[in-house]
Amino acid sequence: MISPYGMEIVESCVTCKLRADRIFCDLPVAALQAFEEIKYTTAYPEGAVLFVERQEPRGIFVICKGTVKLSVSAPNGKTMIVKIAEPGEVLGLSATVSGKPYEVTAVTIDPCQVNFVKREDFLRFLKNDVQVCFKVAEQLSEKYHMVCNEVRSLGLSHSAAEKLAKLLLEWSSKNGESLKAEPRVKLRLTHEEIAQMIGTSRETVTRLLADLKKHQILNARGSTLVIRNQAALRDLANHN
Amino acid sequence: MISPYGMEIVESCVTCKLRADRIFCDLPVAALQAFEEIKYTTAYPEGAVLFVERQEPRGIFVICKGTVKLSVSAPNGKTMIVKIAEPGEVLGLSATVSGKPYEVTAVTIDPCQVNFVKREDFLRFLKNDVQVCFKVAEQLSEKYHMVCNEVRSLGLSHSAAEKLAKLLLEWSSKNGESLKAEPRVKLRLTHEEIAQMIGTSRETVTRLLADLKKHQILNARGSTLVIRNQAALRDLANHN
DNA sequence: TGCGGGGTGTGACCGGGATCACAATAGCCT
DNA sequence: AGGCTATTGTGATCCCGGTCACACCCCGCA
Repeated sequence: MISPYGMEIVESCVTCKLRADRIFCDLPVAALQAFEEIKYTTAYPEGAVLFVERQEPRGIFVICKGTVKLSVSAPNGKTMIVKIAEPGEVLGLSATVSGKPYEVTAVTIDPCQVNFVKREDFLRFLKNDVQVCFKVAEQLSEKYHMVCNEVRSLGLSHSAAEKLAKLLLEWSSKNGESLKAEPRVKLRLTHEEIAQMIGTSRETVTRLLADLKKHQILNARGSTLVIRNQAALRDLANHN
Repeated sequence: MISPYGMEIVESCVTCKLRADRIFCDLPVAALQAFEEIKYTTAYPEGAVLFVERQEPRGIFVICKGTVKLSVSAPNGKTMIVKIAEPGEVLGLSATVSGKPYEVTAVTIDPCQVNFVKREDFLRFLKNDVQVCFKVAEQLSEKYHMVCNEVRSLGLSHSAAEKLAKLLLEWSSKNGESLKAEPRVKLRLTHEEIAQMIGTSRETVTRLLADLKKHQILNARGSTLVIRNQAALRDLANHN
């Protein structure tokens, strides 16, 4: 199989390893085959734009490989990163279902393999099978849930330190790292981007990280952070 | 028909006036009849709690009459009003579908008539009919869309003035008031509650409103505001 | 008529964090 | 190596808006 942008390509959803643990990929074989019929598999380099907020929805994007940055931005150019999406996730779902414009902008931050499905095809696919439709409803609920948490953490006047601590804990819990005595977090984003995730300025992020290191809560090993005092970090995250 | 808490009761979804323009109520008659089978109609006084965030989802609530305040709150007691829900809206939908806890707290701010459907009944209802299922997906997309806007306005560091201006414009656009030369907005919330909607303090709201009046942008007529300079207000709302 | 409580108006103060302006690195590409 | 650009580190300054502390006002109620 060709490997554009230095990736191995996942050939079929039926044999995809993600099927087991990812919600949307986990469909009955019959539905999956129908899905195979309408999907377009594409590879993107880093920095590719999948779609832009306020665009008319063209369809959905399922991430097979790589990571995608989702952001919203204001007319004045300020932007805020809403989430980093990983393989198995479906992007543009709500816009495609409702017909309203995309709410976010999606840009790849790694080389990515993506399955695209055109809006009309997808809607037909949905309406053909209650099970699929229900899965989609579940997915949407999931997403709604996530954004609500976003609102909670944005709105309830957390200090920047609090939000940063929360973010680090969230990242460390991704790979089961948080179970270890000294979980490690690989920083895949710049301070600037971290700042955009928690709604603060780049300088503040730098300063806060420096503080955490000074207090022996964190420890830098190149671009990976070692959490030396998880309890203290949790304290910060829940500071009231 | 009895009128608890001084309300007229809407007897049936089939004859409900809202059917025409509200998404969820607008179902084929067959589905509506199935819905009638499983719904419980209840009347609540002002201040009644429909559900509380982090509770296990018991089911969905469809507002037939009255308005409901949706809020999230932090362990420290701070709370933030996410939206004021009106007749025709479905509450607790995403929690009920996904099985995750309710994301928000719902409290009536008027006497309300509400249709409640138990989770199991509702899920069965969904899985029985693709059309219904699809409607629900649409609803969820809608909600997702709204919260995204919330995130946008919270996260992109709007000043308090900006957010207040946005809120006022939004309210004035509800009843087509904004088309008039001097739209009126009836304040149904206290300054405290407005503050919770835009994530600021009560004092700031008071001061901002005073400012707007001083600059002849607003004008108070009892508890209704007259927007005398819509352009200026829009300017504030889009200040970059 | 006076009392009480919820809402509103306003001043004084103070701190978190944005912003500006550089300096110091760290990767890179040739 | 040497440069070039992107990222990170840090000080100085400033201002929005949170918080505290009262005064006032409106309205229902005994």
